Amino acid sequence: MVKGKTSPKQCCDEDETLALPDVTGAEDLAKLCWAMAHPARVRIVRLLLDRSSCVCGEIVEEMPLAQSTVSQHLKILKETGLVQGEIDGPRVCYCINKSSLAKLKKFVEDL
Amino acid sequence: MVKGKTSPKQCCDEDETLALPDVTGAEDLAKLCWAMAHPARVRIVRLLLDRSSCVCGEIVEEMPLAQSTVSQHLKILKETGLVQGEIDGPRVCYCINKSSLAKLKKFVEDL
DNA sequence: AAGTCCTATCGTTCATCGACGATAGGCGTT
DNA sequence: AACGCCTATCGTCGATGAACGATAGGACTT
Repeated sequence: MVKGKTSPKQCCDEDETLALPDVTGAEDLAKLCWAMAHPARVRIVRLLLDRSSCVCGEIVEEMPLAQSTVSQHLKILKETGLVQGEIDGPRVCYCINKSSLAKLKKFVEDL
Repeated sequence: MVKGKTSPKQCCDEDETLALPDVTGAEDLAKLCWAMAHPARVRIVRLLLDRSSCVCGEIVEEMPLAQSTVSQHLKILKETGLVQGEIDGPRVCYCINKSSLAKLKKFVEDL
């Protein structure tokens, strides 16, 4: 039986730790920018923002890249904290880490 | 004779072409982010924002890098349009291209 | 327990970055 | 004209990124 397949389930609960630590370190900022420094990763982030959350397979379908390549981009996005994934049965549900995104936004705003 | 050495001269005149073309292409956005994807370049951009304009030599002094390396980072920033340089006698005066910076800001805002 | 689907990781190859020293070129001064 | 300063470019080297196919591991279903 298909168990709530189409209900997005909002995999990543809003943890309200939007403390926004000081974004002064050039290293941190560069790292965040670096995560967005590839068209594929920009597209992934936008995809995850359009839909509130997204299963890995859907992302792969939207991209003209091999599954392994997409997985690597997702890994990079996870490492920088911009994206978080949650295991949902046999698949993995990805969504944006709003805290990190806010950090990036604040950084660019303050430039 | 020292000719107006300390008057910054505002090398880059505000061209008010802040048209902000649609920032939808993931490629363009990735390129802008990529320019900021290195700590040295972040520091350079911040330096140029603090002082309204800056001579190359001053930038080199502020950075723990060789002159040639700084020059390469400046080249990258110029290629992406974030920074523009203007020859001022024997030196080169760099400053931020506000149009490009606005583009980057709008892009990140709209994420 | 076996099978199947989904995702992550491994291993490889090619291309590019980042850093440096050395060198070339432009401009002003002597 | 020659010199000196400032900046850009060249050439090199090591490290890393990006892409892929192949493979391994996890979690449901049968």
